[in-house]
Amino acid sequence: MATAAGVSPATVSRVLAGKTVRPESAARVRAVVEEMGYQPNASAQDLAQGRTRTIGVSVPDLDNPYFTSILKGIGREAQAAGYQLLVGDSGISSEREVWRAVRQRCDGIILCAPYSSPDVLMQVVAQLSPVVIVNRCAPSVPAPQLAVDSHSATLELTGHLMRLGHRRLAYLAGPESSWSNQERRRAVESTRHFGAEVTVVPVGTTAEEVGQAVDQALAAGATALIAFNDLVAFTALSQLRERGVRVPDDVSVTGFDDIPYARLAAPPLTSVYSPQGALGAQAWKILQALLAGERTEGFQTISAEVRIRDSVAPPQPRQRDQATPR
Amino acid sequence: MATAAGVSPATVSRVLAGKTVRPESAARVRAVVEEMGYQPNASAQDLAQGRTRTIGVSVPDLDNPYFTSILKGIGREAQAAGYQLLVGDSGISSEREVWRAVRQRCDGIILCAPYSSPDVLMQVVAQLSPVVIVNRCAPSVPAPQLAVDSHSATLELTGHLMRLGHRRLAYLAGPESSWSNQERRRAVESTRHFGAEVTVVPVGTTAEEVGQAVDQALAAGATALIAFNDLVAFTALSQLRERGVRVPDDVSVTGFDDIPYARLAAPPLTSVYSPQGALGAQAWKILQALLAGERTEGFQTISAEVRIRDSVAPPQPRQRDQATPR
DNA sequence: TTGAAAGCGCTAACAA
DNA sequence: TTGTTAGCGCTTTCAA
Repeated sequence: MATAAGVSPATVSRVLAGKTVRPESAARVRAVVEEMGYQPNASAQDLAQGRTRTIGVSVPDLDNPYFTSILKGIGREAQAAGYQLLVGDSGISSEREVWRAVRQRCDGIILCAPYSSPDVLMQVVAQLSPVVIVNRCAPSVPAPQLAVDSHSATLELTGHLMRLGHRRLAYLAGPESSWSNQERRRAVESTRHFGAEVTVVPVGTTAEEVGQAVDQALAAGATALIAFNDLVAFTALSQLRERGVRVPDDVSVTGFDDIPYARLAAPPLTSVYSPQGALGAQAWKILQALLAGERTEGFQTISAEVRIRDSVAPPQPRQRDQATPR
Repeated sequence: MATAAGVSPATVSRVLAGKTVRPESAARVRAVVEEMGYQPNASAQDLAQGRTRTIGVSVPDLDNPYFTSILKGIGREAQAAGYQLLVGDSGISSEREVWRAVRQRCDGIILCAPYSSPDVLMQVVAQLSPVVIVNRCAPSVPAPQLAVDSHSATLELTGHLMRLGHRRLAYLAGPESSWSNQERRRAVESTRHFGAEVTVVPVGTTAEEVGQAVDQALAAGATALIAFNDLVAFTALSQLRERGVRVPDDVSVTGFDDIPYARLAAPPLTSVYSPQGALGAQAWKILQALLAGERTEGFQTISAEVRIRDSVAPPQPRQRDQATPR
């Protein structure tokens, strides 16, 4: 390449890096670059410069739109800043091994780690640094953390239900290890302080399990079902329909995340919008600051937004009898 | 690192590569590696070995579950084979620039390029090689290509509708540049050979636009709406509900992709299942063969599967009057 | 403004 | 089995 343009490798490097070079030389180099489609070897650049212009992102499941939306937010900012995205799916192999492998090839890493235990994070965070942790609050872990504030939004949601007249709420709980799930459950439970009766029913993953959970909730007299996320809410709607229980007449239903399908459901689903794109963008900003040498730490939060739709309504007085299945 | 273990760098390299080393030396090296949490520099390894053990994947939109499911399939296989995933979102910046940047840091690339023109692909494919193209058939482009066979599945779907008695079909068309959309449209249109009247109505992106498209289709007397994908189908269901048109009594509706929400819809949505995971896995296999030096080319296809649910039924004789909106 | 030279951290061929 | 040596392809001083 250098010889083809009649200059030294150093000059080629300078031209491509946009440093000051005599215009004629620069033009000649660029011509040859164009002509032979020259692409510098990234590994060599990385080695020489001691950085990769790549960041790692680990998500629990690439098949879950919630996490890939965060990924999109990160990617939008990072790509714009000239960084590449190295993605690891920690649901495929051992979480720690994925983190290690990803981190090895980049300048810093964002961990989307809603299910990881603080202990594990504690052990690896030094090795992975610089690192940003998303959707998992672990105060003892010395790394910046960022999450959606579903707690406040959940209180807003249950407050709304109470004002409509609901007194018996059921929370259809997601995975116990999920930090967001814990936050949401705790917030729903807090509604007891304001006179609500709260039943917490864990739902599994299958439609049948959700159906059983719904039965349990109705048997407990719940007039409003607060599902852990929109998928659970959709499944609950489907199960209620099968049982002939009307929504919102007989029971109100809400979800979390406000996926695009939420407003298309029958009835349109009340949900708590989770700004995943903004979450990802902010995670990138924090990591960028870390890469620039700034010492950031602590826990940041992004607001969620309650979006009321037709799947909630005031409870019917006669509801408890009607709603009991069978 | 080497000096700390009292051996040469070469021996450390050998131990970490699992080559034959005297057990005592190996143990000593491993102990020191463990102790100081040593991680080899990936850039240096890449440079020395002339490969990165990383593959690139470009998708049109990380926020679209269809593409991230393919990504999941690729990741499952690639991670298992010890490869990392470098992901580019070609919806963010210029497609070609994203491809170039991604390809520069890896050993090969998978292009999920349903909207890219064959001309553009033709121009870049040599630069990007080894490359696999997913969901875009461009016979003139000298690179292996892989796609879901929605054509056959669509014929199966319209055949089923015909057998139910439908004679007027409407295709709610997606983006004209999408290859899958073209395939599906062409297949629906082929149904004319078997006595169907086919109306093709482009839908935009907003719910209102889909609503207008639905109105058009109903005005043309369609008794079955074949939507480009499940999102369009969901939106159509929602719009029909608003208009008081019953599904499947007044009109049948079908989608493509069979996303998890399809069977949870009201009524459960008939859809054509698209095996995105398998598609991704197969794309990886082809790329892997390419990396191993095998000369693969040509166009491969993966079967889709029609999944009939309650959103389709025989047309009602009196339907044409009822179905016309307003 | 530019070339020569050193070095980034590793691997692989060669010798011992 | 292991150390020595020579690169891998680039960037970056340092001199000229």
